[in-house]
Amino acid sequence: MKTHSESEENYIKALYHLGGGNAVSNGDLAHRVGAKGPSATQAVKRLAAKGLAEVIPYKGVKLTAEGVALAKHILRKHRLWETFLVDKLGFGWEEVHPLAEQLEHVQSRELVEKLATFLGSPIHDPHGDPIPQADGVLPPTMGKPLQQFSEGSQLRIVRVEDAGTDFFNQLDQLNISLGKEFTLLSISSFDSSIQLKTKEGTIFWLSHSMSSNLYAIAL
Amino acid sequence: MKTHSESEENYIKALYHLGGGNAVSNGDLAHRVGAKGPSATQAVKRLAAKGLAEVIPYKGVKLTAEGVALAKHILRKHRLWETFLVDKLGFGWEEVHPLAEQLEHVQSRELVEKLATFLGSPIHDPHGDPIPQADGVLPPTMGKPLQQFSEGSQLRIVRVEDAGTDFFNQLDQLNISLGKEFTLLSISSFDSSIQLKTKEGTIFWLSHSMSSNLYAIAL
DNA sequence: ACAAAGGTTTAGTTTTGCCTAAAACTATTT
DNA sequence: AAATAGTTTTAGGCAAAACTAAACCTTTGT
Repeated sequence: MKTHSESEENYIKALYHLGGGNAVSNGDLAHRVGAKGPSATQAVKRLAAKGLAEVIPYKGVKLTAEGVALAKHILRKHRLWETFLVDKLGFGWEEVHPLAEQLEHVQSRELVEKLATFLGSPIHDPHGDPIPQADGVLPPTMGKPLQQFSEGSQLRIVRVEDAGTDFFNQLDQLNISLGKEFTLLSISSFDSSIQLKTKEGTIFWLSHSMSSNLYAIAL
Repeated sequence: MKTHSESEENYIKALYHLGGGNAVSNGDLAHRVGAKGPSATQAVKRLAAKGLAEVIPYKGVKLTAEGVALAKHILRKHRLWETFLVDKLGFGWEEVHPLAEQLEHVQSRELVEKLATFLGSPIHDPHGDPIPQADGVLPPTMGKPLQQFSEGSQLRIVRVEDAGTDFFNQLDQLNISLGKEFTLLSISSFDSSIQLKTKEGTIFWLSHSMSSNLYAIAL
């Protein structure tokens, strides 16, 4: 198994996140990894030289099949570590992302698989995101945004988008967590805020920017 | 808390391993980190610039108090991760060193302390080596080499030196592990081999090179 | 169609960290 | 005291990965 630098892995991740197997613009890529344009140009050249990406100058970059496989494996590691940090070490879900970013760069297939087994071979991480399996299969992405439910629906929160610390703090304050169930009372036609009711009968409003990062399934 | 590159951490570890707080020669340092002389010279200059080491050209390098503290913290991480890998993930003790080398570079005091708690705040790692505590205190190093026991002693293996894969394989083959108890029957005056008897009555010889990496306490 | 705007690439610099080869220092031995 | 052996440092390169500034495509608007 070839070995990859952390920088390479970060670009691979970014390409996968932005485009899956499709082409991504240099600017978007640079922005995603937090670098400037020229750094991205250089980086994708290195990836192309290793057969992980295809570059069409001025047009875009996309991952090769090999690149996609690698990206999925990195994502697998990332999400397994997040699961470990939350389930086993007791971290809050808002804190684990930067730690998992460091842990995901540890290179050892055997470690990843032993970790997965230890965690009970989970298929979703603490944010509800699917964990790619060892064979590369990506479990289904769960839920749809709250906006898409009709008033009166019973629903369960199954996934939250990572929208920064403030977002997570707000969730904790509202006592919203994965698996929680609500009744959607109404959706404001003015600003798209959403009114929810808990099982205990508490009623509250969620701004559009909050609710658009929450995904649920109907009960 | 300042951040340190992996390379820096490796040199810090090496300095601590070779000299504790005492001076170490450039050559020894280079050899320990697997680099050539000039690389070590450069590296210690970087460390000195950060106040982690003191260099006297042509004479030697030693860690400052701050450097020692950092070294202990890295060692703490390393040994906690080894404990995790063996106790929780089921790795064999011979496999964990290179993995812990990668994991120890993850930077997060909180992670280290949560990991320690999760593991039950161990003070010895799977090889019996002491794990520096959060406050920097180093638990006692257990045991003495088998040679130092007198014939007829009852003893318990409490620590093994990391002497490479072959060594560990041999241990596994002989069914020797931490906590195992033996009676020392005799020590050859010819080649210093040692004859041991298990509780079950099995008798076998250990070469000097094997036994000198095993440490025990009297029962 | 052409020129401005915007995004992309090239060119050249910086930092970290490694290397080899050569110079410099220390220590030992005669 | 001088030569030599051994170690250490300096000097000069190289690669990865980031940056700025400048040059270069593409697209878009009139």
